[in-house]
Amino acid sequence: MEYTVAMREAKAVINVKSLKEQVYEYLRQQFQKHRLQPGTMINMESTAKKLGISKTPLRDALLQLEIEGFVTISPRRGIFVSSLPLHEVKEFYQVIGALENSALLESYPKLGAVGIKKMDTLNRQMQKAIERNDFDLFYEKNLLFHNCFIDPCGNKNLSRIIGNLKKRLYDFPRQRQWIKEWEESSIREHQEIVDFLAAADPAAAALFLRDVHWSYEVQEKYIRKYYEPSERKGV
Amino acid sequence: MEYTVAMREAKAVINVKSLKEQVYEYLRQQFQKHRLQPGTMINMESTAKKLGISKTPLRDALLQLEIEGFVTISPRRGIFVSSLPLHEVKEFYQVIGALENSALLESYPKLGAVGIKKMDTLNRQMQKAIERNDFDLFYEKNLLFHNCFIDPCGNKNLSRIIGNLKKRLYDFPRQRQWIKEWEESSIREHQEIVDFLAAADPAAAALFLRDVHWSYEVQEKYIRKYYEPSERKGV
DNA sequence: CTATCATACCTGATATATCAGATATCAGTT
DNA sequence: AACTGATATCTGATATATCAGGTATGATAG
Repeated sequence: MEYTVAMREAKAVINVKSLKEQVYEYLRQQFQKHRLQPGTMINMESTAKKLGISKTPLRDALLQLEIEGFVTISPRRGIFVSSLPLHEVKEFYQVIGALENSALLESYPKLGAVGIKKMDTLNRQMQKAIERNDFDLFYEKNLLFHNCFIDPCGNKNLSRIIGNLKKRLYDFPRQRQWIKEWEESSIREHQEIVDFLAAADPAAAALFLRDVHWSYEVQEKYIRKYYEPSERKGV
Repeated sequence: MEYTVAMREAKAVINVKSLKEQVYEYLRQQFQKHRLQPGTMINMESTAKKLGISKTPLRDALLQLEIEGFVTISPRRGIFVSSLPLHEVKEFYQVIGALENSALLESYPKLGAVGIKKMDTLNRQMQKAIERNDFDLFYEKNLLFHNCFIDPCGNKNLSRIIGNLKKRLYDFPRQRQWIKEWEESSIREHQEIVDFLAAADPAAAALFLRDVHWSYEVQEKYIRKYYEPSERKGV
């Protein structure tokens, strides 16, 4: 596990965040940067020493990460980075599909032409990102596309639940090669959704979102390619 | 805050649960028994002393309860029992409605006549519980009714999300008087769902479940009576 | 009387020490 | 060689001490 000195330097300014929060965010970044691979062990003693803090806030952060599913704490044996098995990907797809379907139906009266246009614009930006092989930008715009109808829903709990599930979906497997075909398929699906909305048919859009875009069965060949633990490439 | 000696006596047998887990469950029971009212402060020093443990496992348990929404930790100021405002009840209703709708559609092929009969039976038991003014039994059967189509779905994450939201819905306001009219209305709605399923129309059942049974707007007059902080009765 | 500053107190956050269960290793017996 | 028990080590869990931010109270100046 590699560390930066960012954690220590942060102590030089007025901290408005508790150590626990800082450690939590640091560890979340480690997940995003794929420095924490599924199965690897996080040693509290050495980690706390390297971060220059006591074990207490580290433990606090790890307890939160356990509740969120990122790590598994085996008492007195070790703390391990969780894996993301396919059946759990499937469960996440079902939950997100149901909730985004509901969010879109709820948001539709508030979207208007401006909101639909924004979704269209974001989808075009996703297309451009693919052409430039800029997959980080693709995913950023992808999240923003979905947030166009999640945020106006105004349901913080719904947003929180979806957000947590997406963190797990997107952080864990990103060491894998992007599947360009999947990204292009996503863009076409987004366009279908936009077209339904532009044609004033939110019910069709919400159904397509749930039963195609967030359907494990429809997306299965891509999901397997992306999440299945076979012939790992070296990082 | 009152305590039993159950926590201390538990130390006399072989503990397979960590202190943190035991404290967590103890505090959850306090919520269920309405010993912890919204707004009240939980003092860590005195609580730990009364439980006969150090502050560390108590803090661990409280961190989990905060993530689950039961308490709010104001750093260095105090830990307070959360309230459940109406807008959050509304958010929970939307999330649960969307997820149970999805679960019912997924479970239907596995339900069969046996599963539908079981739901019918549980609903009749709910009716009997109302006639006997046994509201604890009513709620137990109510949860089991819904679990008839949540469990066969086999989606642990979906169950966990719904379960956590229901804990908040059911634990917080139970000091209030039962609304018999609402319970009887719920039983009629359950019967509608059972009838749709018996008529091999899962889509209608799932829609009714989401858009009537878990509709905040439809249930609003009962929800307000039950959750609105007006003319509190002494405990 | 009001405003400002200093001090005391309260509370959760963090650091450090110790404990306790799980696992690995070693020694003795059959 | 296989089995059993003892011991050592590892690791997270817990206990205790101390810290640090927030609030209340008292003293002083204008």
